[in-house]
Amino acid sequence: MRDLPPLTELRAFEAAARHMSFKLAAAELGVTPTAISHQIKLLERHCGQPLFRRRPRPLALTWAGEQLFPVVRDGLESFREVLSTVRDGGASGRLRITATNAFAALWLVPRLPKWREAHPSLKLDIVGTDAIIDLKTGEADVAIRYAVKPPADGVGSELMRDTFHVVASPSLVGAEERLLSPAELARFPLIEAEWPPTDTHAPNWRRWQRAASVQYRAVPDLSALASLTFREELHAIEAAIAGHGVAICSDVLIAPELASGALVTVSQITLPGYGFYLVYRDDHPKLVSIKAFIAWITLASAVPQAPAEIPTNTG
Amino acid sequence: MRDLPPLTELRAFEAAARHMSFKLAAAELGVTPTAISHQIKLLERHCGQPLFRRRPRPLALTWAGEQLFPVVRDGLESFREVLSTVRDGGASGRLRITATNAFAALWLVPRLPKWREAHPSLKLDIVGTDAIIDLKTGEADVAIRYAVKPPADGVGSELMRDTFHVVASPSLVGAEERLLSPAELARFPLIEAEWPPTDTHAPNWRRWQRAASVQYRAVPDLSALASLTFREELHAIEAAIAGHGVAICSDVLIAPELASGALVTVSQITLPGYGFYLVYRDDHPKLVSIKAFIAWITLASAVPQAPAEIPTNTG
DNA sequence: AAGTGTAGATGAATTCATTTCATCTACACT
DNA sequence: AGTGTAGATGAAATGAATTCATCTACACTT
Repeated sequence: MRDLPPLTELRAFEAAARHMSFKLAAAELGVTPTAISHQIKLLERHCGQPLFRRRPRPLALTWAGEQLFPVVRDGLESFREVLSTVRDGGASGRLRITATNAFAALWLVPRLPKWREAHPSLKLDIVGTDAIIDLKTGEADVAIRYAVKPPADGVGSELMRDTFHVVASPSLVGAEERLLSPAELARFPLIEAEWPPTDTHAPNWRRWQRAASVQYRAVPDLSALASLTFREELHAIEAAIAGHGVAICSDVLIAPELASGALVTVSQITLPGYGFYLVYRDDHPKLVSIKAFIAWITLASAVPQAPAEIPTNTG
Repeated sequence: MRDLPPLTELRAFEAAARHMSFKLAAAELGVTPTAISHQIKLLERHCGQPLFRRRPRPLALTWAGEQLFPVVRDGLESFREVLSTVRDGGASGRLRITATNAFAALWLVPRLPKWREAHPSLKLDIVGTDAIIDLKTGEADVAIRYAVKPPADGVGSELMRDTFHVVASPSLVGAEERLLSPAELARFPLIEAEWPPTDTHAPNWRRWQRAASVQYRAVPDLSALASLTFREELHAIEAAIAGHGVAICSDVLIAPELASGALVTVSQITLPGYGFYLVYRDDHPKLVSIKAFIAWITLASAVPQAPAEIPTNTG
């Protein structure tokens, strides 16, 4: 005996159980009530016991019917939903873009007005997360990943790379731009974002100190002195803008602030960052839209961003 | 267009996706690989896009296929499981009995050796819970409910009723059995179990006090004096046995202790309790086993329980 | 009590979805 | 170049699903 009966039987049963009526189930499925009666009879034979109590009216589910109904109903409903998603997969005029929190907030979202000008009918849903979303799940159409090397779960291309600079607010270090020695830096609160513990090449104070040791004979243990560590790179940047300390920041993320003077570099020693990679699946039903986005963001990354307005009050 | 394609197509797709092979899917389903090819072609037409990448080998799921596969796989698996449950519904040599915690622990479980003597091949799973399990869910085959009136979700019959007595350990009130006035009772810690706040007729000290006021002119506010309240009736009983105070307890649950002298009644004022009701569905596939259990427990309730051994050390 | 209407049951006949058969294609391997 | 394999395709065959015709068991009305 097959482990599953013909699924036609389950569909008939589910409709009849939902309506508590063979006649209404027949109407819904576009067959005669006789077809429903036959299908349910077959399913009851398969189960070895009745699924409905026919008399007295109205119909009622038996114990077996009660066990079966919610499972079949939920299963068929999940089929409908996913089939609808798949059918509409190429139709919806929206793309779901995932990017790291900081990149989404500081680089991508500020440029969305330009995107809208270029593509008014193609909406973007931006999902900021530092977690890696596997494109196979369908949770995102395009991913912008910050990584050491190109990702492997789709077509990947490098959008840009960044460089980490030591920066501070003029309110902290003075209006005139001047470079500070490591010993001078050590006098300020040092700000950095957290990186995965396994990332030994992270552009943080520890790595900067190693780089500084090449030029300076006596470099303080800046890593131990770092006193303001943020889970979100975004928050580290905000703290630096607010004048809370000296920070190591990605030039991609603080380009507007560097341009406006809200942040100034205070050391010529910089650290190469990683790459921003675009990833998508080339069998995606929205490939045309995805390629339009790829083209746009590639162009956008070649255009300097406007200087940031210097905020007069930071919350 | 129907909201669901023929489910034969989904079954073919799921098997092919699971095996990553039309040939192996065909073997599993007992058809030719051509049948699988046709079925999947039809499903792809329904979805408006391919579900498999055929070349290069091996087969791979497309984006649409990746969306569809886990949902269909899980749905079909849940169908298999519930159909198996329903098919085996009457075959399994076990009954699942649910009862209140106290009744299960103090009345039913102690009698299971007698049950095993009478029905060695019919295993019982006892589920102690003070929550009401709706028999429709199939989580229990028989319910023993403690309630004011017979339940309505199945065939119900009253097993027995109980009476609440004021009792204490001889270690607390002395070896000779004597009755205490309300004022004398108030000198001891008073123990009771919690009842639902909405149950205004609960057999607790508040209700006992109202009953006592009929015979005694000045009855202390025993409800306010009650200082040991337990979520579990079982624990209230254990505290009384341990000599921690005077308690109001169901005679059904402490029959062995009353018989052995581990607990003694210290007032002639008693409170009628509620009823213990047996409930089951008469369309249950295990009806024969259920009726055997009903017959046994009805007989067992007419037989006095052996006195409890007086424990020399209570933890 | 008789007549009427309704929902589900049943078996035979019909319809149509599923499957097989025969042949082809596109590789990978020798 | 020859061989083997897995999937593709269209026509034909098979069998599951459905309809048709009739029946049954009520509930309701007269």
